[in-house]
Amino acid sequence: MFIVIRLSGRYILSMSTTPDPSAHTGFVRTRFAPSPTGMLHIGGVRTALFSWLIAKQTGGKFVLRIEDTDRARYDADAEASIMESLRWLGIDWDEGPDIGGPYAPYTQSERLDLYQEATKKLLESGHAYEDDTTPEELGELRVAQQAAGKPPGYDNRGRYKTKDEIDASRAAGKPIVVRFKIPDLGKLKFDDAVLGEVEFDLSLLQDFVIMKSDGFPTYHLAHIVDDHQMQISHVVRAPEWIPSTPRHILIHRALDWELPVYVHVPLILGKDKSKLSKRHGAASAIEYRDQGILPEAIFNFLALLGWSPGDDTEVMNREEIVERFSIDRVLKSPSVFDNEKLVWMNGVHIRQMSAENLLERVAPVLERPESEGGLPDSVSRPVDRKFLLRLLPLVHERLKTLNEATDALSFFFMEEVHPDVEALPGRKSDPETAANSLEASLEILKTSEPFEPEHLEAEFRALAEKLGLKPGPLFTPVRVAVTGSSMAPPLFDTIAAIGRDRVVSRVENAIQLLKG
RNA sequence: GGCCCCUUCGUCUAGUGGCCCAGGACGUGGCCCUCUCAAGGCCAAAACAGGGGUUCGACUCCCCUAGGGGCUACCA
Repeated sequence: MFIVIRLSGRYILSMSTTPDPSAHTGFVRTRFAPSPTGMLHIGGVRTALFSWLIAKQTGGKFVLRIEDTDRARYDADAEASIMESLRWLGIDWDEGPDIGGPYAPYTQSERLDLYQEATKKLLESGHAYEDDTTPEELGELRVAQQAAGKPPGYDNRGRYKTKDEIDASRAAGKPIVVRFKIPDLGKLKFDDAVLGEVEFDLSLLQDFVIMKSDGFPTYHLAHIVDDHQMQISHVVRAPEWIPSTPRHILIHRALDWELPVYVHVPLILGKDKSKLSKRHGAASAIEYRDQGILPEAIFNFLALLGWSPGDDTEVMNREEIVERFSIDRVLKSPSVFDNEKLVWMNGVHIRQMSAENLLERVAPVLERPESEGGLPDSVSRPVDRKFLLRLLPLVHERLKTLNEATDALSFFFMEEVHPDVEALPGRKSDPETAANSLEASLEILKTSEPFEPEHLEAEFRALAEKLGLKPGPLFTPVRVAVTGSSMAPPLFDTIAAIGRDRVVSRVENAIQLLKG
């Protein structure tokens, strides 16, 4: 019964839609509209990212709106935490609850009059009706339907109630909701920017609640009123909204509002291919930050989940992604979040940054309390930036996360280290040889002048030859003695950076350990 | 159960009827480099879910099956 025509890349219901001139600016406006119910999930971040990209790429506007119509799940800290996540990632908004904008307020609980107005319109035009069916009655209905082997769902009983009945219920204090009446119009088709054409059978839908008994609208009504009033051109959202899109289109039609372009982005799955959730480990954006992942790495990685630029390019910065992104290349299929590839990409981004930039990122990590992954508490804060800048080239290409900097650098800052006696000789030597090597090394370390990498290395290589040893068996005990670990940056740069006094005393300690 | 969406190496993906006995990346294995660890270089194993069509020719188009996921609330 619907006549569907294609108009500027989207299908609209020609029977009922008269484009609202004020809503037709031709300007791209997208939004991210999270519910403040907890931490911003990585899947939500990806949705926000795609939405943001679509706006930024065309020079459009990106709006942040808080959808807090669910009082039961409301979390007072969530809004700030969501904004913190987005800011950290560089997903900034042109209008939002904190900065306002031409369509303020941007928080749904402050916009109730708009929803009431729309509800009134729908009631008056006969597209909606009041219903006094209680949650208990709905429960009974469900049980009966299941017992009869029928699909559960509201039976539209409210359609046949009289105004007197509703008034009586209201007077009796029964909860009243407003339901939208599903028209008997056969099939409904819509065009999604990523899915293409999708068709639904309206006869399978039941009349649904648009206004709850507490006076708050449901998502279905609220987001439409907001998106219309805020002149949102592209509704970018998660795929769980696909099945309810027909309802949304029906509301637009009843209100005589123009449809936005629907962009349902694919789901992100966990390693086990189920919807990403808490049990898949770090799932919130903030947790990745706390793990030492760079925002540019997450940004890059997430952009590549469900989208690719079309060639083999993978490592991109913000600007390149904004420039190359296109809805046309967004995939329909869900993708698994591969943490290992994220960590690899994080390493790539770390290697690409300047030492000065890395310094800014690493210093706060090192300065955290020891219990939170920082340097040992015995090391005084703030750390010496100049010294740190000298050290960074030694570990720069070895870091895959910022947090690894602590282990990679702590021995440079500590007074003494505590090597494992077993580890001192290394795999290819023995304690006696190691002790002798260290004794011999001590002479060089005490006297070598200048105390610089190149000179030290030349002396040590000469020593190895003199002792009839390969470099490994000589260098390893020294490395373990000086750094406390068998894995470390290039030995002579390390020795020079730590300084003669501490190096000599560490080697002496190691000799004592081997003899004791 | 019903409805909707999805299906190329383990994972992210390229591929829009012949360029593909399927390309890149992560991961894995090997080799090289090398004072350890990295980084880097080279090489290798690894996929078109299955079955029918359409076509001179299908990863690409159609149908069916299977599998996965989502939705089915006075939650979003």
